[in-house]
Amino acid sequence: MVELRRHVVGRCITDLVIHHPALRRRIKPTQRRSVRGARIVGVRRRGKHQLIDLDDGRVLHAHFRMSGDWAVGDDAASARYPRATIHLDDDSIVVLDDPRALSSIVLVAAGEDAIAGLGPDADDAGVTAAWLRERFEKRRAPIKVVLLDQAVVSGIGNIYASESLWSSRIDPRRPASELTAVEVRALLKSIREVLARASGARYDGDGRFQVYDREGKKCRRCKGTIERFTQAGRSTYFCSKCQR
DNA sequence: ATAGGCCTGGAC
DNA sequence: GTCCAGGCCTAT
Repeated sequence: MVELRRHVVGRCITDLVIHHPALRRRIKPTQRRSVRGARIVGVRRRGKHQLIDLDDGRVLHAHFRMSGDWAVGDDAASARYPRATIHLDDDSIVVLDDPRALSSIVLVAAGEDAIAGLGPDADDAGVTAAWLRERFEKRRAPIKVVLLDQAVVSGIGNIYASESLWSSRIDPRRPASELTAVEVRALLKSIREVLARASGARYDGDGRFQVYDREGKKCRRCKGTIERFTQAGRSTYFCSKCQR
């Protein structure tokens, strides 16, 4: 994101080309044409949402889903899975690169909040253990499910929800409202560590997880065995021996 | 609350 | 070849 900002802020968009039919459905030809000539005044990120602010108040809003990323500078032309290309007035390009092609890109009208309802990032200074516990207290759902709710904290995906809970030794089935202050503090610390370690790594990166995708294997911390079950339609991995 | 759809690389 | 996973939305 920082890299993207460096390349695009201050530049004018000369064209927006959509390569993938799924994205073409989401952003119409008239909209694509309408961004030509717009100047990029800022770049923001929240969770996996990418916001490119235009000088007319509109926002080009991309969501990376699980495998999207920007390819900028020298990497742009060699993106393996180009889904959309932003052409700039210095003749450079920025490519939305996404093997799974689940990423989305939309143009948000001026004055609209592109990420309304989205919670703050886990590393936002406003996200303290006390603040988080307040949010949790209102939720009876299992803590794993609440961690996946982007309206609470943005950017925690299924893999990192399991990883964070393992790291803080908390049973994913526990109602969020029942976590103690000490547990919430430990969990927040784990979330930040896990996300920090993950940032920069791609989906197909080194991928050495502590619990995720390790069903039936030995817990790396105790003599337990990693179990898998489903919560809200998603796989949860945990060790019932050391996660309480 | 749960199921199905989007999309495709990688694991059977 | 078939199935699954990821994040998130829509439909039942």
